[in-house]
Amino acid sequence: MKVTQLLTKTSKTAPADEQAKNAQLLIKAGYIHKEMAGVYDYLPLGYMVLNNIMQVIREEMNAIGGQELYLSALQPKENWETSGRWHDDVVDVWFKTRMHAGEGFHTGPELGLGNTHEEALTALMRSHIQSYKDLPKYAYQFQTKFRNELRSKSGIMRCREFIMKDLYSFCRNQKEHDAFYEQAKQAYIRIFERLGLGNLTYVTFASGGSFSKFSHEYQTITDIGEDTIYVHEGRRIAINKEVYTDEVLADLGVSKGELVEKRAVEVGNIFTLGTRFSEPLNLTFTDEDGTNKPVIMGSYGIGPGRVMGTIVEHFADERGIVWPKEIAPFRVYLVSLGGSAEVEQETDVLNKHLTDAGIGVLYDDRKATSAGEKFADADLLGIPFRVVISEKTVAAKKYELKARMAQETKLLSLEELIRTVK
RNA sequence: CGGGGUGUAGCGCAGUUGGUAGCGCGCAGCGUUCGGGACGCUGAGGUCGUCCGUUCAAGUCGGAUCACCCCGACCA
Repeated sequence: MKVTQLLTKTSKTAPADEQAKNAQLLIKAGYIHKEMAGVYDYLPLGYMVLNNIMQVIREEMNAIGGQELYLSALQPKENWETSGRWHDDVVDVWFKTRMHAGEGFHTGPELGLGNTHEEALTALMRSHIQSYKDLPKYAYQFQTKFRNELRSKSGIMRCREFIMKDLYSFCRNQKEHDAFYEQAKQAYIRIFERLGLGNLTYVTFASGGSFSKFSHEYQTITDIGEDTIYVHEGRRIAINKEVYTDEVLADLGVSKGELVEKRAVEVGNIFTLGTRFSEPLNLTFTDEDGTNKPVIMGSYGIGPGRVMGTIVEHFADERGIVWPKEIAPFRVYLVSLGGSAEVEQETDVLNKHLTDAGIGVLYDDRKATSAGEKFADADLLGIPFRVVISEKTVAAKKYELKARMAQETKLLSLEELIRTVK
């Protein structure tokens, strides 16, 4: 991709109506656009990053048997009334509306924009689960959730409309559920490692609801986080403040002295649902002994946008964003300096070499733009590697490489360059 | 929803006791530059969030309303 063809531009100034670092940088760099409070558009670069994050999650969900589907955002109210979650007193983040009914407005059936999908999926799985032979099953999706938060804040960290990966497990009994739950827990750990947040993210014990003592949150340490957690560094676990009691400490076999209080953001959550939804919505199966039983369920969520915001918050420096390699929109920011025909030709050739080698390149082909401006954009955009071609490098028959976080540049041959950035 | 703050050009901002709006960045043209956000000249770009009111006259004063930010409460 050439910079001159890119849909978006960078800006020297951060928007005045954003306080959060993630939103300031992502808007400055042209990754996102703010539509209204808590509602953001993902522009091409931002969508590339989001997709890269989602791809990591997708691979790990597929690896534990997840099957991807896509449920509707519009939700009929019936299933939610059955589960007891339609009333605003129970769920206060609903966006609700009505369908048309012939003439006039607001006379048709009431419906809501889904804030989660337990009801929808549980109800529809009645068509596909009748026997113990149909279990277990694991379904997941990347889908837009709508939550009418009283106050959204922190840029893309807490939105009213956001994409969420939600997986739901359907198991025959508690034992089968527990085994999958553990697999999912490990998959989540792998996801955050691959996303570059591994050593900042803790499996955190949180309140579990009526079907298990705990749920598990994945909490990433960051100042902008809304949660307070108590970290046990040796065991790589943490306890959410909401369940920070003597009883829980005893349960987990840790003492207060071993724990450190930290601010963190919840980037994922896995939850045992038991029969909370299968019972009211009547998702049952016939077991081997001929009896009907409710399916045992679990839910497993990650917010890719929130993960993206967390990554910006954590890695950014005074010059801009710093993307981990696996989720950067491009691997290399290619700069040609000087504007001579020879340099430009060399840059075109290198662009082709890198692209042919499967390396994503953002080629800064702007003519009358100063070196400083190109370097500043490379830094702001957070592309992991910057490669410069100039009269000097052409004369030396080498390529100049600088990693985003490095102080020094290196002169490398083509082979060395490709090996390093790949 | 309580408290505090802000709405003026694409972005960041200034605008005095009311007198028909400026600066920087960015943008367009020409020229000079070209290794850390270059420079000169010329030019385009605004119903001052919206509505109502006061006044001969409102960006400026009064009221209402909408939006946005921050703190708090809330967040399965």
